[in-house]
Amino acid sequence: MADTATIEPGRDFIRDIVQADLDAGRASRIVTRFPPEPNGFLHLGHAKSICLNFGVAKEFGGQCHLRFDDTNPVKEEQAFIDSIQRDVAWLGFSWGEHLYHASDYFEQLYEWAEHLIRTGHAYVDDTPPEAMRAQRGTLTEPGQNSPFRYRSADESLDLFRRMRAGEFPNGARVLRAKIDMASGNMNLRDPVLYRILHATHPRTGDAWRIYPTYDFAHGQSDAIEGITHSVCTLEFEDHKPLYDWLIEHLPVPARPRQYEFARLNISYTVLSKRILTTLVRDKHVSGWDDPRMPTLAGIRRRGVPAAALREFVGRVGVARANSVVDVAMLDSAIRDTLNPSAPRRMAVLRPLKLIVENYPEGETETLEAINHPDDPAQGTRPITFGRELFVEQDDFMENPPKKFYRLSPGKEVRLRYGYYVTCQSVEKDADGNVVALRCTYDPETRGGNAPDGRKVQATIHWVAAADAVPAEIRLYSHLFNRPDPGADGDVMADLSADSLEVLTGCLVEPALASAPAGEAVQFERTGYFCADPDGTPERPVFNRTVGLRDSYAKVRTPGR
RNA sequence: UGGGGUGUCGCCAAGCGGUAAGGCAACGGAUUUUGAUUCCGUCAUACGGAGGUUCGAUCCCUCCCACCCCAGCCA
Repeated sequence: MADTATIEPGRDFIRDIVQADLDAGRASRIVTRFPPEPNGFLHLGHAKSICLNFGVAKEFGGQCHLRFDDTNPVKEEQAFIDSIQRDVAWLGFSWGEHLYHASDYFEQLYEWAEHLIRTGHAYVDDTPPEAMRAQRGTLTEPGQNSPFRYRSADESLDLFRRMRAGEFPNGARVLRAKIDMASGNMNLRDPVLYRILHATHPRTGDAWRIYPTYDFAHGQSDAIEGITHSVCTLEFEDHKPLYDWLIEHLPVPARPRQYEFARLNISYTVLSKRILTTLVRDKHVSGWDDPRMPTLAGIRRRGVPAAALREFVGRVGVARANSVVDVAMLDSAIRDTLNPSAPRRMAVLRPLKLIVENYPEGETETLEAINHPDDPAQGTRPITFGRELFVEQDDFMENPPKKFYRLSPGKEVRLRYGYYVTCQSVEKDADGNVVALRCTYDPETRGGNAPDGRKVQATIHWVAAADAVPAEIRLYSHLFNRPDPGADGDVMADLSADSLEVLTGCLVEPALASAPAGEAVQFERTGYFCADPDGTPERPVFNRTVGLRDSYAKVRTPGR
């Protein structure tokens, strides 16, 4: 990939911190982690975190762990654990031996919880959830101490063990840290460390009846794994004092540090697991891998290569300011990644018959088409030319406006890698629709060059009726019809009605019939596409990955 | 009105006291058998606002304004 545009890895505040820690000897080897909760598919926001965590580790000669934050069995599934591993690997990163689960540490975490109780830093609270909420106070008023806060360590210990033994129903009691109910930071108002959950865990099965909360599990897991830089998103900033408090009050083997960066937002896109889950559940999309989804699985199926995502993430950068990246930046990264390598092919999305009147009936000939204009190594392929062809409906106008360079009555254009043809007349149906163009060709222009040096204003793509293959082509556009979906409250109300357009009468050149699913090709003058697994060699199906830039679109429809 | 953050070009984002990188978008122009690509060029006297310190401030101080996050036994 030509990467004059690629950002030099190594210049964002996280990397600055890492570099400084290395220089100052605060860390000898960098260890990061990517800690997804297996309750959904990974999306573009995760891609940013993955590239950051794995990227930093790689650049500084360290390692990055893949750790499942599986502390809430009611939401987590093995299927998600599998998809996450698939997606991280596809993105191009390797965790090597370092695949972990917070659940691997449940026994150790439990012991540390008892330690906190014994040292007077945690207590079992019998307060019901609603009452606890009321006692917590508000953003501007301090909370009230729970009456159980002063319970003896022995009593708490006994109760905590019985919680583990499964003696109590869900919600009956929790283990809480004893910190400060008057803190301005809500997370320090005696946060819950353990709750009773009679649920089967994807990995530990029914071994546990109590599960640690995120706050109690995350930092300690980091410490166990020797994570040096625990990088998370901004909303966890308020949790850092608690993260540090727990590390300080527990005999953990290491002292990890948390750093926060702004999560990724993209215009016309939603990156909320909750909403993505709803889209799948309510069948607004065909599944987690619907090509319109911002999930890695969806994007992959759409034909976007992992390298394009890495490029995109690199261009976006890492900072602490909330922002919304223009989706055009993603499209641009995709095109820039695909352009140098994607083989060129011809495909007619909306066919219009073109009859070459002066071409002998029943005959065809073979011409040679270049596979990539900037990469001769990709060679050439044979294409068939004949009397009956198909061109794009958009490439003809009976009454063309001033700047229309393509076909119109009396006008000559070049058929790519074919001949110059001139439109002599049109055939219409009873309703007056143009159903065929009657043209003549100049036999002297074989291959596309006129010996007399005359020029044409346009070169258009085409396929031969003789061997074109019928295909289905799926055109995707933004799932949402406004740059800030949900800004008015209801995200679903902003779902676009035409994010998917299925074209069934398409005709593609024979070379495309055998295109392997997922491999990018460029349909000349149209966009980048890839075969979808739904297709067959007899009737291939293509997904539009992204369209080509189209400056004519601006002439045609000024002002978007 | 509590605590924690953030404000640099339409959108991202560098900048770490010495006089505003880069990318995306946009707009010109050259090349072109993709109105693609490529290539040139234009695009912040200005860094949320007001004061102050300094020879000099986007970078330091003060005050103000705007926006984001936090009251799950979610992560």
